[in-house]
Amino acid sequence: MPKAKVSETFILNQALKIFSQKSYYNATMADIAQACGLLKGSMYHYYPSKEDLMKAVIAYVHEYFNKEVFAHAYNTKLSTRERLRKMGELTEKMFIGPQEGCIMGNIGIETARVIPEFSELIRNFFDDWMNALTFVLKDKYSEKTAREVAEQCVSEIEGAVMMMRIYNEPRYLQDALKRIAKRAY
Amino acid sequence: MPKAKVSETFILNQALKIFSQKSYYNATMADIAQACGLLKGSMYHYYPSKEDLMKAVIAYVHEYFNKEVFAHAYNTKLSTRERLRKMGELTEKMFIGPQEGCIMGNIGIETARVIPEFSELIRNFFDDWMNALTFVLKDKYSEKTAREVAEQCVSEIEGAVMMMRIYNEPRYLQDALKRIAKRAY
Amino acid sequence: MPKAKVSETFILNQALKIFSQKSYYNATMADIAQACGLLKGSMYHYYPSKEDLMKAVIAYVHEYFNKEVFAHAYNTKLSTRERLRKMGELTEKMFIGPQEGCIMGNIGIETARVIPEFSELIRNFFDDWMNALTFVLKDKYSEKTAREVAEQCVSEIEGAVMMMRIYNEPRYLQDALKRIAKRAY
Amino acid sequence: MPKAKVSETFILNQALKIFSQKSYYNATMADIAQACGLLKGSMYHYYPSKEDLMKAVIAYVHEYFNKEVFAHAYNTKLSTRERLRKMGELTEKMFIGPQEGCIMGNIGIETARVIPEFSELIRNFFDDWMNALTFVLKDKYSEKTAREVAEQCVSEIEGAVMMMRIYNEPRYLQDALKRIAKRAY
DNA sequence: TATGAATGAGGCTTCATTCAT
DNA sequence: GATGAATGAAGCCTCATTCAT
Repeated sequence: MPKAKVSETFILNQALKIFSQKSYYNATMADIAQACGLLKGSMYHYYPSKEDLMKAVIAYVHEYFNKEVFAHAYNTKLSTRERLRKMGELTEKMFIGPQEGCIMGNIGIETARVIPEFSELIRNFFDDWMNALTFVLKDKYSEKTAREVAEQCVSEIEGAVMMMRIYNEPRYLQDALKRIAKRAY
Repeated sequence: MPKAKVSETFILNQALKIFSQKSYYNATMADIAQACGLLKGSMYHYYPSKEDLMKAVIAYVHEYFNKEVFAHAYNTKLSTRERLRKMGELTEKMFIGPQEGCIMGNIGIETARVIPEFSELIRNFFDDWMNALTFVLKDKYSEKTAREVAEQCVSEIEGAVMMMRIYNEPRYLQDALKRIAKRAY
Repeated sequence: MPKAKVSETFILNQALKIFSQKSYYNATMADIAQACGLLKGSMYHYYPSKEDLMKAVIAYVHEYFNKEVFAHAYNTKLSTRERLRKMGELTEKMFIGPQEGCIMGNIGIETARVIPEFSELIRNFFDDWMNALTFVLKDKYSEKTAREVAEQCVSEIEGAVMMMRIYNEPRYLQDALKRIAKRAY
Repeated sequence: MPKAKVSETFILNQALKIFSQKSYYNATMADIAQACGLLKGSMYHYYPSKEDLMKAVIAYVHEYFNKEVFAHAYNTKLSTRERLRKMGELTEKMFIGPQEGCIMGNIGIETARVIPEFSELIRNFFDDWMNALTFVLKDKYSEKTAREVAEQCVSEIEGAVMMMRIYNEPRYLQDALKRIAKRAY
């Protein structure tokens, strides 16, 4: 039995890239397989369907954000400002990288009325994001206001990422993050 | 000549609805035809291809916003506040109606790296929107600041519309518009 | 009731041109209608179907050759040589003109195994052609040989017309006609 | 990997047969697939499009003639007469077999004004044929005359094959080949 | 596990034909 | 007779998925 040619993480990263570039429906299993150096049929040894692969990508990205981005919100050893700065910095890095935008927003919009299972996973992601921001902002605002500001932050970032994608100009996200940083203190 | 079963405007509205619900790639010509009470093949009397139909929908929505929403920005008979209020109100109506979100953002994200012709048309839409807002905001801010605030407004609205779509809660857009209204004076 | 926009002969000539250029299956009723300055649907006032139109074109061309080309074979007022010369000259003119080759050969080959009705009509055309040539050549040869030479002439001309079409060089037909002229005396 | 249900050569032969019977535009991928015992979609594992399949068939036939028919022209161990006899015999066999005529001539005529890429490939075939005949005939004629006679031979054979197809009588080709054999010495 | 042949459903598009005006 | 909207069948092609090797 031949060994796995590629790691699961590698596949998830490649799939993330392709889904980000081409959207869900327009990306084919062959596209993703090719990006992995595999043939179409081989994908099915890793994931039983395109939908499952997409879910795995969503879970992978979600987990990554949880560990690498949102976790900073709960690191009470750092100052409020420092925590927000860190999260903003990492958010920028994530959304300007190979993901070319925010896959959660992209897939969320594309499949909102079509694949409810995706929507639920994606809502969980945004919930975690908003919870993390709310947690930090509670240092500064009332619980209620903190939540409102958190929602505003996420909306504004997602809108800016959209603009960034449509105009092909990272400036939109960078400006939004600067505004948020200013506003947050 | 037999009376047309449908008007061009009717087709554009139905196509808008279907594209909004299902996204571009997942919407089929048969879906749209059915929504129009026609057969698949009959669509091709009106538009020579799915891509052309999408472009016509984009143009239709753009024109509609120009006339019905953005135009208010230039109505100097009204006060700054009144003009912004009007635009916000109409924006809400547009994005909560049958469009179920903002088709410009949705299609823009989905096809950004795939169909550059769409992207260009969509950028033109956002340019007009931001220009209109900038024009109004110049009453209050410097030219430069006005433009920055306009970009922020559009980002925030688009982000909120995205959240609204993903969470299926109009509240996100309504909140964003309230924030913007407050901030703008 | 509006008058006919175009004459039947005009339609037949345009159809001949389009079928010659595009072949039978690849030519559409819309192509032919357009060449006539009509719309697709209007063709059906003249001919009940594409097949009937093709048959009418075949009959039209056949009749034309009968009257204008083959008839010379039976004009015993002229010398054998003169009759053959005349036929060759007219054949060249017909096949190099707007017909762009020999529609009988073209359609005959294309539909041989598919639309037997065409084949029959086309065989009638070639029969008339070979009969005419045989009639002339009987002045010089025995009945049997005359027929053989006639068959050879027609084969060679049709083959040359084919080469002319494929190489886009009238030379092939011209050379064949010269060879035949020489051989025939 | 599962054993292929069909070999590439088998597909080419079946496609040759179907294209020969039905012509290019009237033959469907489903027809060819069925002749191969495959489903329509499976054809696309072998050839990316109908046009590409047609090109492959043309190349296949060309190569076959090069190796099996034209090559005899250059076998100087045989006499002129013997070489011509061999070529004639094989030509007859090829054109009366499953090909049901000469696909090069058939497709050449049908697509001459529509798919220039085919025309070029087909011209290459006829060039090779005429070159081979010219090479043999140089034993007997001047270079110039040899080429003329070669062109005549090819025209006559193609015309006879056309007649054979239209009349459904192999006699036309057989007669032409006899005439050519006689004339060539 | 990797492959790649095969499937079958379905998508976009074309087109001969019909028919109401 | 002319139009052009509408039909519906069919054609090319794509693609998620299966499966034998």
